[in-house]
Amino acid sequence: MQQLDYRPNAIAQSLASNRTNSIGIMVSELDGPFFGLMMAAIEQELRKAGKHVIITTGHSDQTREKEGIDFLISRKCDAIIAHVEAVSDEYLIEINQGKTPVYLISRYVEAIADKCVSLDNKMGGYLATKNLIENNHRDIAYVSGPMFKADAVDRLTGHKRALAEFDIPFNEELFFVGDFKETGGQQALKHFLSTNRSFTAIVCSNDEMASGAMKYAREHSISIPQELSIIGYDNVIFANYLYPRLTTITNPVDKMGSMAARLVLQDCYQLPTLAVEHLFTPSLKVRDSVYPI
Amino acid sequence: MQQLDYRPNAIAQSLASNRTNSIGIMVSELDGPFFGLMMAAIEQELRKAGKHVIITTGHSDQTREKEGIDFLISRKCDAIIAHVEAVSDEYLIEINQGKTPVYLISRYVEAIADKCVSLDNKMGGYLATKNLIENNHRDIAYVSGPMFKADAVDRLTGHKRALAEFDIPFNEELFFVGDFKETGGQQALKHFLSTNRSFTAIVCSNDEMASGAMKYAREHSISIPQELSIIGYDNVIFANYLYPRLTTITNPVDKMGSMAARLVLQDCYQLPTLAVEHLFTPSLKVRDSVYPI
DNA sequence: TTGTATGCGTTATCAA
DNA sequence: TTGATAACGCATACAA
Repeated sequence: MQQLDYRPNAIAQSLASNRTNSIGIMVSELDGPFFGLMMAAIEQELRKAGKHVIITTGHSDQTREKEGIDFLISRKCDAIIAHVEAVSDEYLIEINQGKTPVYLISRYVEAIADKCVSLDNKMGGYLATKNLIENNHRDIAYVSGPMFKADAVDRLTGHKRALAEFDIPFNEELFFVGDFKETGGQQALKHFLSTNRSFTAIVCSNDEMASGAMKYAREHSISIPQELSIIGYDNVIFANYLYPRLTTITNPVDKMGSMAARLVLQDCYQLPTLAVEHLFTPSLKVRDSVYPI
Repeated sequence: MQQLDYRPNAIAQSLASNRTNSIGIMVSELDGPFFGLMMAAIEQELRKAGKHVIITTGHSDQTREKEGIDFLISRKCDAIIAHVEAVSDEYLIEINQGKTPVYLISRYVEAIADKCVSLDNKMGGYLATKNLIENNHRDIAYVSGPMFKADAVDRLTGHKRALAEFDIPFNEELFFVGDFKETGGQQALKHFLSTNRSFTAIVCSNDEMASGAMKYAREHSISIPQELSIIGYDNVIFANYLYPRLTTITNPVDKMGSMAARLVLQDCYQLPTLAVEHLFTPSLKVRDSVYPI
C-alpha cells in the first residue's frame, strides 16, 4: 500500500509513543558568528538521524533562559541542548531531575557532568597570555567578559596562571571588565590609555572585544601590532577578516555542538556513538596581530 | 486545579486540533551573518505569539532544499518560511498547492506573490553602481554571484541599468562570476588585474566577496579606497569591521524575516497584523571604501 | 452555560 | 506470528 504513498503522522506517533523526535536548542542569540557554527553542527548531526531541532533564544537573561527551557519542555522535546549563561547551576541540576534531559554546551556543572560539553577555558586563557609572554611582552592588559559568565572567569584564571608562572604580577590598572562586545574592547583600550600605565600587549577575552580594541587603536593612530599586540579568543569567522588578521584562541564550538548532539542520540535514542568527549581543548591560532618585542 | 500545575499536552492538542503551532524555517546555512539576523527576527516575532520554530538547512542545493521542505511538511508544520535558492519556481508553486503554505524570503514568484517577501535587488544593484558613478568612476568592474541565483541576476540587472543611464558601456572584461564567498572576491580581482584593462572601482554583489577583494588588494599593495574603490552588498555585520569600513547596500533581512513571520501569523493563525509589505527597498550605506576621483 | 461522547492516527498490549 | 483493541490527552460537536 505504500504505492499510494502513505505517510505516517508524526504527531500521532508522538502521542502514542511519547517521543517527539525533536530536540530543543537554546542559544543566547541566533545571530553572531558563534552560535551559527554551533547550531549548524548540531542540526547536521541530528538531522541525519531523522531528528529535528526546535530553536529558542535566551539572550543571556535569566528569565528568558528559563522561559525558553520551559517552552521547549512544554513542547515535549525528547532532550534539550542549551547554551545558557545567566541561569544558576542549581537550576540546571534541578531541571535535570525532570523527565527532559538538558545537555549543556560550554558549561561545566559537576553534578551533571555527564550532560556537559565544555571548553577548557582556563587553558585557553593561559595559552593566550603565555603566547604574549613568549613574545617578550611583560606589561599585558586584560579585557575580561562579564564576571557572571563562567567563561569569563575561567579565561581570567588562565591568564593569571600564565602571569604567575613567569613571575609577572597581576596589575589591577591593566584589568577591565567588558561586555564581550565590540564596545567593550573600545572602552577597555580607552581606559587603559587613561591610566598612563604603559603596556605593550592586550589580551581580549573574545574576538568581538579584540575587534573593538583594534578599531579604537586605529582611530587613535596606535599601530597594531607594531606598537600594541592584541590577542583574541574564540576564533570567530571574522577574526580572519580583520586587519591585521587576529591572532586568537580557537574555540571548537562546532565540535562541541556535534558532541552534544551525539550524546543526545546515544542517551535518548540508544544510537551508537563513537568516542564521547566532554572536555574540549582550545589551541592557539597564530595570525598577524601579535609582534615580539 | 491549576494549582496542581496542569500543563496541557502540546502533542495531544496538535493531534486533536490539527495544528502544531510550529513553523518550519528553511535557510541555506545556519552560520553566516546573513541568516542569523533573519532567523533572529523570525523567531522573535513567532515566539511572542507562542509559536515555535523548526529549523532546517538547504545548503543552496536543490535536493537538500526539497528534502528539507518535505521534512518540515512531514513534521506537520502549520506553515513554512523558506529562503531557498536552488529550487525552481515551478516547484515552489506546486508545493504551495499542498496544505502547508510555504512563504518565501528574498525571492519573488509571480504566481504566489502573496507569499513572497523580497528585496528590490535591481534597485540595490542600481544604487551601488550609481554611487560609484556619482563619484566619477567610469571604469567599473563587477563581481556577480552565481547566475542561477535570482539575487545575483537582479543585482547585475540594476548595475547595467545604472551604466546605461550614464552611457557607460558594459564591458565583459570587467565582469566576473564569483561564488558569493570571500574566495570569489579574491579570484575576481586577480582576474581583473590580469586583463590589463584599467578600472578604478569594483562593485561586489555581496560583502563576503568585497572582503575577499579587499584582502587581495592589500596583499598586492593596492590601497583602498585611494587607488581602488570598493562597494559591497548586504551590509552584513562584519562590513563594519573591515578596514576600511565597507560602503555597501543594506539588505534589511531582519525586516523581511519579521514580515514573513507576520504574514504567517495573519494567514495561518488569523492574528491581526499591522501593515503588510512584500517588497523591501535597499539603500546605500556610505562608509569608507569609496573615494571620488 | 456545563457536561459528555467521539475522533485524531498512531503504538502497545493482549489474545488468538 | 498475526489481529483486534485499548490507551495517548486533548478538541470538537452535540446533548442536557
